[in-house]
Amino acid sequence: MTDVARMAGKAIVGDESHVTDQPDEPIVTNEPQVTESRVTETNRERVSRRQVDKFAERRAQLADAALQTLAELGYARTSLREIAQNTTFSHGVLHYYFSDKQDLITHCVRQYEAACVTRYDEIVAAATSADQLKREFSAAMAQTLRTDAPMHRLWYDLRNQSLFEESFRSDVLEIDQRREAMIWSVVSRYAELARISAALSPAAAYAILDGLFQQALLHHLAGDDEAAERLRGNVVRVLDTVDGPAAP
Amino acid sequence: MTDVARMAGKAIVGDESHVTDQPDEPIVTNEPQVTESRVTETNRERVSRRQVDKFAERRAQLADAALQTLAELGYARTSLREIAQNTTFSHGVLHYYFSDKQDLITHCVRQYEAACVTRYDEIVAAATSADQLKREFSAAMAQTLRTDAPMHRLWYDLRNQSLFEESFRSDVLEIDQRREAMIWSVVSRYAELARISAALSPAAAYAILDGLFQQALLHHLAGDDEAAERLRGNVVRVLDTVDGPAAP
DNA sequence: AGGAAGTCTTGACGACTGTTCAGAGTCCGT
DNA sequence: ACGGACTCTGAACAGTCGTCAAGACTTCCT
Repeated sequence: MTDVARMAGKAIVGDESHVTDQPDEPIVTNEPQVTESRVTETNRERVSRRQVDKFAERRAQLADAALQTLAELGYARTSLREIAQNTTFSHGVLHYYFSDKQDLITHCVRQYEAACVTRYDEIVAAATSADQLKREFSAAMAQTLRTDAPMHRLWYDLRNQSLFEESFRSDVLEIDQRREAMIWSVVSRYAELARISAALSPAAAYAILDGLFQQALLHHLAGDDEAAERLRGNVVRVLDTVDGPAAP
Repeated sequence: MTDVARMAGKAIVGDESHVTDQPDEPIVTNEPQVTESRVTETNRERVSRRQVDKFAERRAQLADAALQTLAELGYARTSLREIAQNTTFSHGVLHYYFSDKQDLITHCVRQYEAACVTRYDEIVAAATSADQLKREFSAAMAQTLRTDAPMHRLWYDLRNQSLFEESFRSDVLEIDQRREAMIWSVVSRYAELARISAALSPAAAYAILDGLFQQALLHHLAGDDEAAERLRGNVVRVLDTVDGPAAP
């Protein structure tokens, strides 16, 4: 049945709780046939696994289209029909792969996170001097602003939604945590290379750099072509002052 | 006619352009009767002025109720009927005082700004030492977080909307400018009292402190009771490092 | 007191929303 | 090539939305 496929697909992504749906219709027993006989069991398992893969694949594909739509229109104005128009499917299919809109957007948020928080890892790993790290990281942030502005305004939009809708909050806080860790890996590595001790907490460092990025995003999207370059300069200046107030 | 009153009301607030509505119905000539005769003219002017005042007053009252609703529900989920339920009126009255939803929310944003950007003026004016200014400003920010969290999440929500909807952008940028000036008056005065030269641009100082506040807001609304206190500490630390990299 | 102008309510409208579902279409093991 | 499971469509649903207009109510000048 359809519900079995849904359950299997969801299990892969790790849908732990959220409201347990299927309010009225009696749920068919979950995969009872796998324990029937040896030969058919392995076959069915193989088939089932492949279908689950396809299921998860399409889920990801649809979530990606949803991310594009959300990045373009924002949370408030994104409808399921609009999302479907960014795909080759009709809007009904979204409810075949996601239990409801909330489920879809939650999946989107997690998919966004996976593609987002490893952005500066290579720069940190490759840096051999504080100066190099400072230059490359600030340049990378400016470049991110230039090329990924729509996706980032979506992130800020969703993070803001979590200030009103509690259902987003845990996911948002988790992603924010990872972004903080990402920034801290840069800052702490910088301090290490510069042989200084950072005077900032990881949270403060993240808040400061995120604030700079957000301001630059606003001005960049408002048509200010120099916003990215100013962001780069500000990031450099912040890194210049991360050493403690006392002498090194 | 109703339209005359609307125009008069709008003129007070300074509704300069935005889309010129009234697409089909022929517009009645604007106040043609004031040039008829001397005596009735002054009377009519007096009456008209009083009515305009009442009109503007109710507009402000309705915009205030709208602000409360927006702060509670967020932009995405605030409907005109919901706003009206926070008043003693029905939802139809909103279209008597505002041409459309956009007009209402724009008015809300401006009303918010008027009540917002003078928050730290007294502290700046009263401060006699850098240390006092630092202590009182950081404490005031923490207090703002504790008492005005809903209104501030609305501000961030609307600012984010402007990343998607161009119609908000000019108002948002203007308010952001004033917030920046407000922050800069604090930072520059601090540097003056401390006899140092600030190493930060006004924009960077604002972005950094705003980033700290926004992070604290997220955690505060997520139930973190120590968010305000941590914000205070972070603000103090930022002010401790505003002096230039070179020696004073 | 009469009546015009201003104010507000009420109900309706068309458009759009998320969601459901019957059924058509597709895939694939047998 | 049959048949069952999976996938997808498209219409229909019950709500909600912003907007509007007809009319009742109030206010206040003459």
